[in-house]
Amino acid sequence: MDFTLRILKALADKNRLRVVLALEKAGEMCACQITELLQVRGATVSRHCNLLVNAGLLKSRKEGRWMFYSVDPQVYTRHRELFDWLHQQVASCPDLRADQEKLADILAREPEDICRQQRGERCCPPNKKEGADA
Amino acid sequence: MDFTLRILKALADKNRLRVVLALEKAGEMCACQITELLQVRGATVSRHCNLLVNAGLLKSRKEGRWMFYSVDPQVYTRHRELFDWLHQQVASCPDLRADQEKLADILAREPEDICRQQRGERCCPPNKKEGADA
DNA sequence: TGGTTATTTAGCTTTTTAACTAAATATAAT
DNA sequence: ATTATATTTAGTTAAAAAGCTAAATAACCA
Repeated sequence: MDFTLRILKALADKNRLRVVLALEKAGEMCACQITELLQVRGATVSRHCNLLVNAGLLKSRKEGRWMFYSVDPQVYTRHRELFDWLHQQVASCPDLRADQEKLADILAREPEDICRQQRGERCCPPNKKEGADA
Repeated sequence: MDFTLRILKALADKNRLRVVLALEKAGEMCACQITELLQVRGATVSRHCNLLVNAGLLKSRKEGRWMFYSVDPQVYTRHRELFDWLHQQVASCPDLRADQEKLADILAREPEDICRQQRGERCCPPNKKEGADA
């Protein structure tokens, strides 16, 4: 298929769009931080991020065991109009702006801490247990 | 879901993207002309066009039995950046530009003629029969 | 009225895609 | 070396989506 379509398909998914917008704010995030934002399994995040890399939107950097993702800076020169449009849209979309707040919390924490929590509690939404660890 | 995503999903399909780009060139096309361009069943065209209308990208006009579609002019003021980007992309995409030539042929013919042919030959790609009608 | 025609709707099949779990990989720490 | 840990790959399942056929609408024609 074709480049244009690959980019459109890459962005036409709620979670992937959230990743791109979060990375624009954050600059760079490790896989576990993205996992924390989306609240899906790490494997799912990995697949999404790879798809975004293949579409040419993200680039990745490996540091030890951590994988860092960021928006490829070339994207802004090559696809400026598209991103200008995106930003306008986000500005008028409460749903996506909610992420920006959650993002601040995530960035404030150490990645290691996030991983520890993800390991220990195995995520969260349905089972809100408390008396764990020990 | 959300407006931004609805637009992205609407455009993230090859045939729907072709429709939008063709309509930009043509101004307005009837369903049977779009059917001719895409070489899929009329029912499929109908579904695609409706999806594009629901995403706010197209508007439709009924004239007798014919259904005409066109790009909603408001789109250009509301989503100018997105379309600017699209046009840049198309310029460097031979695959999509091929359509523009086919489009010229289609626009040169009477819609009634196109319908007659679609009725008579029931499309074409696999079975290249000739000695039909009688 | 009855027939023809352009489009749409309904129902089905196939393909694609997003998510999960479990196993594999790669790196770090002991 | 062995163990632990962050991410990825493989394989499965379930839901979404694209296409088709056939039947239903809606509009025109005779």
